[in-house]
Amino acid sequence: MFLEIKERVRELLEGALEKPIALDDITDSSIADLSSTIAFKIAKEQRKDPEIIADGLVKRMRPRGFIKEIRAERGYINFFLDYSKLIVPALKEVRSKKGDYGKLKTRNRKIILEHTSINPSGPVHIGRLRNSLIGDSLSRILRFNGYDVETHYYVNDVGKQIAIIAQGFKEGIEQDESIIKDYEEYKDKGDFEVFFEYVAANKRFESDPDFAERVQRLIWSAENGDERALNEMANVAKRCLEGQREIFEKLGIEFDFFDLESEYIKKGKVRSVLNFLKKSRYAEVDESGLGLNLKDFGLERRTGRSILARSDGTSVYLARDVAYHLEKSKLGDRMINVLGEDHKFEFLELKTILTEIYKLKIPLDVVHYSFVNFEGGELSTRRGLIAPVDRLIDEAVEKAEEEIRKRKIASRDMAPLIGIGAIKYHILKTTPSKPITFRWEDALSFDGDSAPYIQYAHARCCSILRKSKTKIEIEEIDRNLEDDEKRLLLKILKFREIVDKSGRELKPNIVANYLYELSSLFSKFYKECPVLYAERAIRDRRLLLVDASRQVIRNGLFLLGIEAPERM
RNA sequence: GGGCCCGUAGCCUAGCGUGGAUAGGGCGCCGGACUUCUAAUCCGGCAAACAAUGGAGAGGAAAUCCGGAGAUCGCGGGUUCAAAUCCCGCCGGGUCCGCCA
Repeated sequence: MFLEIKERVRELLEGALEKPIALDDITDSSIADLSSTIAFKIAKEQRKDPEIIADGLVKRMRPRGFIKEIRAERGYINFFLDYSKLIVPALKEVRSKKGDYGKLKTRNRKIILEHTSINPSGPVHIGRLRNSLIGDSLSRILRFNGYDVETHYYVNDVGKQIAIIAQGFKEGIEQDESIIKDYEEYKDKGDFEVFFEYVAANKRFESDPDFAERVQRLIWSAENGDERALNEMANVAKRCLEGQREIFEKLGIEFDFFDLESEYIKKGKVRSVLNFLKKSRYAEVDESGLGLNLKDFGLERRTGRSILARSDGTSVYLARDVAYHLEKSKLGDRMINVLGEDHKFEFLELKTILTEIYKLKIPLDVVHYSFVNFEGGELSTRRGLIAPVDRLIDEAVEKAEEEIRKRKIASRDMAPLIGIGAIKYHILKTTPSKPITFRWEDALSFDGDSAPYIQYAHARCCSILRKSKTKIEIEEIDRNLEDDEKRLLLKILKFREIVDKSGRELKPNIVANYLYELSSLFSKFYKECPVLYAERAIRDRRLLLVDASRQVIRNGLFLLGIEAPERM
């Protein structure tokens, strides 16, 4: 509805100007409901005073419909809305669409969204969590934008790391007790078991060339379709994945497909990629193996070539990634990957091979996010230093339980929903390109710009609505809104635009920031405007505003994968 | 060495693609707001002890709200009536340029 209003404003301006203007020439403003700086631009072209131009334009516009007043102020053209006309249709829309409020209509376009794709060599750690949360939220946001979204998790179950671990298990390499002790409470989880073995076997791999040789033979056998070798490695991956999946279940993150790399090898997909690329004019083969020279595309490695296969013929990740993306490209109309910024170069190589050599038509986009630094020291998987999400969740839930005990309001079983919500929001609220330093204190903060604040606003809405049992006659409400109500309503109207923007820019933080602002406006409204004790026509209007706020907060939290509790 | 990303109060963050009004927020800090309670402790009070009252304190759909202090928008230059935003140069941090994924 906000977009329609903007459209009307555009029509008015275009009528006065007698030429078309962009929708972006109409912006939000702290002074008016909508504003335009078009007069400055015209002033520049015509070398005239912008204030005079703005005055002239305003004189040629007649407010109508939802627009009540138009004023020229210091060169700006300010538009003020007629909330008394707006309130009923706006509230009706929210009321009728409910969980679909803000949702765009189906586009019949399918997006293949790959995210998380953690190597099955250990637990999910906090850095990787950013990937999962951005990915999961994007899948929700894009679905809300009318796309058909399929989420894929790529399981690299035949890589070198997995071979090291599989060989380690086979030879019974002993795990380091002191590391196990550090993660005592999780030691029976598959991902931790695999991680312990990884640390031990990797130490052996680096110090014992014979062991390294046996690992390389395992990789070779697996890649040449040796079922036993493939299964040895796939089993390690499976064991690890089971542990990882527990975490995603706790986080409420679902994947449509887990794509096993071993399957692509079994089907010979990697082999055919190597055969095809060998014939490309960018191919270069020497004693070190098969590579591509992508210099023409500005992708020059130090060795001059991007390696696809080792000299013994076994593929490296790039070749397998190409095979994987060729398969994925058959499934939809657009591919999106969520990747750390450390993968920017490889992603460009991959994309270049797909679009320039394979001439792939469907778009391949990427969301790169910056690193999560961890407060208090270096993390190193190889040395057994990790910050597992298991621990993060446990700490968050514990903290939530403590808060609940202190306040004696909510029931204890609210703790996971609040604790996990806090973590998710904390990571999602920052724009992906910005590096984050993870601090327990900030992540577990329940004050201010945090999920519990937003959840609390939602719970308050629910509480008010629970207490009012009367039927509301929407047509009979009083239509003279207080300023706090106007600001709240305007914010509610902008939700659709927010959904659209975050989907186009692939940035969940836009939704997160919006929700905080909305919740904050609701809190102010609630403070200033008594709801249940107001006289009927006003009370009903405010009840409807409360209900609309509740609905939009709920829909927004859903887009972030955060639950909206009805009581806290 | 080259490419990409980041730099906004003590700390964290929005805004930057499309230049416009006093650079929005949050944490922390200082001050204030409605209401309930008075078991322990402290202050005040008393010759002393006890009680009452007051304050501190504890709580709350208050996980809230309001006010205040706090910013050379990394630095320097340029374009412009107007720069956090665009251009050039620099500084600091991250990241990549692997027969690891």
